Amino acid sequence: MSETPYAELSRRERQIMDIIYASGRAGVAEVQEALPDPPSYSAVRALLRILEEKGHLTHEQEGQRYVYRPTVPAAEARESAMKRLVRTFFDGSPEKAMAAFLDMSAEELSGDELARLAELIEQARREGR
Amino acid sequence: MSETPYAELSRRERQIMDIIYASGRAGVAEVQEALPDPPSYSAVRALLRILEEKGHLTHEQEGQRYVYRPTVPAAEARESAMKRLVRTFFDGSPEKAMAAFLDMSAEELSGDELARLAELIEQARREGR
DNA sequence: GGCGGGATGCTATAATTTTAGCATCGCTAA
DNA sequence: TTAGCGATGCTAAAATTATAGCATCCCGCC
Repeated sequence: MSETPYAELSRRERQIMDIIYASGRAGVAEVQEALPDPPSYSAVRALLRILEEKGHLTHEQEGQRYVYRPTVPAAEARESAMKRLVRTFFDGSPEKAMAAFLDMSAEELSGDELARLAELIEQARREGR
Repeated sequence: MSETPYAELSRRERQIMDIIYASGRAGVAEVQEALPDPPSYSAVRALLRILEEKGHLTHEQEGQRYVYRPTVPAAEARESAMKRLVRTFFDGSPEKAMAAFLDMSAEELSGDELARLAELIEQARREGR
């Protein structure tokens, strides 16, 4: 149940959720700054309120201001997003997805990182027998 | 230029683009069926027309009907999507992303697939020195 | 005390998105 | 030929989304 209905969000709502997931938690001003083509402060607050009503966010008072956090844990949202990506662009195959990531970022991956990944794969192979 | 402005699309527009990317090309009826909570046929056609006007889709006549295709090649859109995912959920680190994919789908990856991935990583390590 | 800055609550309005309906066009079969 | 089916073109209207503005509240400071 509770599939994260990311697909049901409006444009601004999505943009905001992205920002908040990226930073973990954020206040109004932060969200506003991070928003492409930022609308007024009020507009941002309105959106945040709506997202809260819809159950995607909660806020807590921090000192004087509100700080917003996602309701759905990052891990869960992340997994939904990964699945969506795999379904949309990789024909449902996680292997293809991983290969594409590797291809895309081979240059920026350090030797260490590659080694760690290799190790993870090794591990999966051992367990998967 | 021409960052794929996925983030600028409206809710329905995104849903439609996802469907079309997933299937490569699609006619009106296909899109309609695949759409969550499908609206009327006319509504779908209107959206397709708008997406075409905005330059995201093209259509070609196939027999009697139109078949729509993305304007931006899948490879490019895919890369944008991957980057967005990495930025939003993995703190910009492709390594973390790959690790998460592995973790998520370890069970469904076959020995062969894992072997291929291992090989790709090996290759990257050799080249990256 | 009381003033200024920074935040929120609330409400109205503008703009966009989403949807449906009707007119048409081309093809096929009776 | 012409009736019917399956598409599209176009337009108007409903519904939702996006935005701004004003009132208010709390805090620190002169």
